[in-house]
Order: sequence, then structure tokens, then C-alpha cells
Amino acid sequence: MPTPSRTSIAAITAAGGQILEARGLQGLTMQAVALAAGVRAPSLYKHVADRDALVGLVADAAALALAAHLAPEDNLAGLARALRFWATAHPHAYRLVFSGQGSPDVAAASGAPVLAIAGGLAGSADELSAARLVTAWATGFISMELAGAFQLDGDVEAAFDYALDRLTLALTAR
Amino acid sequence: MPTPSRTSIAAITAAGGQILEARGLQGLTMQAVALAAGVRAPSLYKHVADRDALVGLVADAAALALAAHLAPEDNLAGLARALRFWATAHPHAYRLVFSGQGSPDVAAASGAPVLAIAGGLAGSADELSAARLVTAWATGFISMELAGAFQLDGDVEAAFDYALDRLTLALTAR
DNA sequence: TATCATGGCTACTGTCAATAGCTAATTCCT
DNA sequence: AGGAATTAGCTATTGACAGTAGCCATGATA
Repeated sequence: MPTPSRTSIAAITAAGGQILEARGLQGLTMQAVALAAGVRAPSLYKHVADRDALVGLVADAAALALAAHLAPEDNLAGLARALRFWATAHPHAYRLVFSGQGSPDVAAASGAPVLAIAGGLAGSADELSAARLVTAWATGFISMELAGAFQLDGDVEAAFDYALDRLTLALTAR
Repeated sequence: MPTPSRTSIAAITAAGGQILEARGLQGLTMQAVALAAGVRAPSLYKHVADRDALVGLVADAAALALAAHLAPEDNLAGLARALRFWATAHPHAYRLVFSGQGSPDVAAASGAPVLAIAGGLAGSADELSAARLVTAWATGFISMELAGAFQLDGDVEAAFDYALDRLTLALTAR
């Protein structure tokens, strides 16, 4: 290994994560990441194929962080609230995770706990469909909330709690 | 009115819509739209503040087209299926409509039918929360499907029908 | 000590949004 | 009729950005 690297995939990914948090996906430029990694922009291409690949790395890292945050939850309401909390704390990362730019493997692994909980409520026969119902609702709700799609009137908290209540009921009903 | 315009907001919006359909949001460049409108790129700025404004116009036009497509539906399953059908036929337009780039007014108007149907099922007290549950699920489900997020094969159609069945039950249960 | 693989650099290209400043067409006002 | 005012369109340009070309320096290996 001639010429020791002054940066690494890990450092680049970490720098990318911080920039994403601070300036959003649009601010995640090669130059900004390079600067944060202590290197010039073209040097990044020695570690990463192109910007899409870098975005993918950042997306995967964010998905893992999210999964770690959700791991302690063992019931539907707790999981959903933890997801929403994390999304509010890291809106850019949240959007990136659910935009499909990361690797399918990481995304699948991150979805495992939802599958387990949904299966527990709905029964193993409907496990996958139930997980998809819950996941679709949660990601849709939160992304709409982040996008400001819920006009000012009405109580968003109430809508969230109402949905949790009704979904629990819907999954457990036989 | 000196110097008659060779184009118009309407023509620009229409050209933008066609380009969006053919080349996606990324392909919706000022130059591409200008060319399609029979004018040079800088001239667009005489009609539209910047690219974001143009994207907003295209988003609103798409939202209106979607609303027109949904208008005949009068029940939850029909509405959801019509929405999913339209999304599949116009994926870029669908994503744009639900990305929050259009005007809040148009978005609110487009959501009215869902409100009515949800209210009919859940009762007027829960109308808004019920509409948000259904809308969040539908937009989440479809956007995940478009993003290719359902990779644990399994029947996506079945998951859609299962969710519709369970949601109807959830809204009507007292 | 010579070789060579490799990471970083400067310099560059091409794409795109947006602006500057000119030109020409048309209406309005005298 | 004949300016003055207004305004859409144009060419030329700027500045941000992704990505490439090609050189240089470093250090492992033999």
C-alpha cells in the first residue's frame, strides 16, 4: 500500500453525514465533503465512484443509525413514535433513508423489527402485508409532515395517535 | 402590451409537464423546457422567477390532473386503486405532486375527496384524522412501490388489498 | 537502492441556473 | 402620423458543480 491515504471511506461517509445534517442533500457536494475530510474534491474519486455512490454510503450509514435507534422498541406504538422522533431530529437523513438511494440489503435489514412486531400482531400468515401497511403509513405520515403537507389546521399529534390506535385494532382484529 | 409573447405560462407549464413525463425531474431543465416552448432559456425568466417556480407550476398542473382522474371515485378502494393506477402511469408526476413543491392551496383542494370519503366511513368527528391515516398510507405505499422498496418479494397486490380491507375495518369500527 | 502502485494535487471540460445588457416590436399618447 | 414607453426575446457571460486528465510524491517491496 504505497502512499498512505489521508482519508478513508469511513471518514468520507462520516463527513458526508454531518454535511447532510447541516445543509441537506443539496448541500452534500463533492467539494463540501472533500473539505470536511481534509482533502480536495477530485481526490474523493479515488475512494468513491461518483456522487451517487457517496450519497448511497451516507444513506446506508443513516439507515444503520436509525435501526440502532429503533432497536430497543418492542411494540408498534413505541416503534412508530421512535421513528417519528428520529425523523424530526434528522429530517434530511430520514428522507434520504426512505428515498431508495441506499443499498437494498441495508434497507431490508433495517426493516426487520417492523416485520417482527407486525407479525406478532397480525399473525405470521399476514406478517408481510401487515408490515407493509404499517411501514407505508408511518413513512407516508412522517414524510408528509416533514414536507409540510398537513396544513396548519387540525392536530397532527391527534392524527398520529388516532392512526396508531386504529392500526393496532385493524391488525389484531380477526 | 408591447411585443407579443411567443410563449405563455400555460405553454411553458405544458411543455414542462411533457418533459417531466419523458425525462423525469432531473431532465426538467430550463433549456429543455425553453426548447420545447420554442424559445431560448433566458427568455423563460421573463415568465417565471426561477426553476423552482417552474417546477411548482408543473407540480400544480399535475395535481389538478390527478384530482380530475380521482374525481369519479366515491369509495375508499376505488379511490386508492385509481391513485395507484395514476401513479404507475405517471411516476415522475406522482412523486412531484407529493413532494410538497406545489402550492399549498392546490394540494389542499386535491385532498378534498379523500376527506369526504374518510369522513363518511369514520364519522365527521374523526374525519380529518381518518383522512390523514388513509392518505399517509396510500402515498407511503405507492412511493415505496415506485422506489422499489418492496424487495422481499411477496405479493405487492395482496399487500395493497389486505391494507385496504384492514383500513376500511379500522375506520368503520366503533 | 530501484521499482512501481497508488493517493493527492492542479488544471481543465461540460452542464446547468441565473444575470446583464442590448434589440426590436407594439401600444399609447400627443 | 410619430415619438416615448414598455417589454419579450436574444447573445454573452458568470458562477456552481460533477467529473476527467495527467503529473507528482510517497512508501512498500524486492
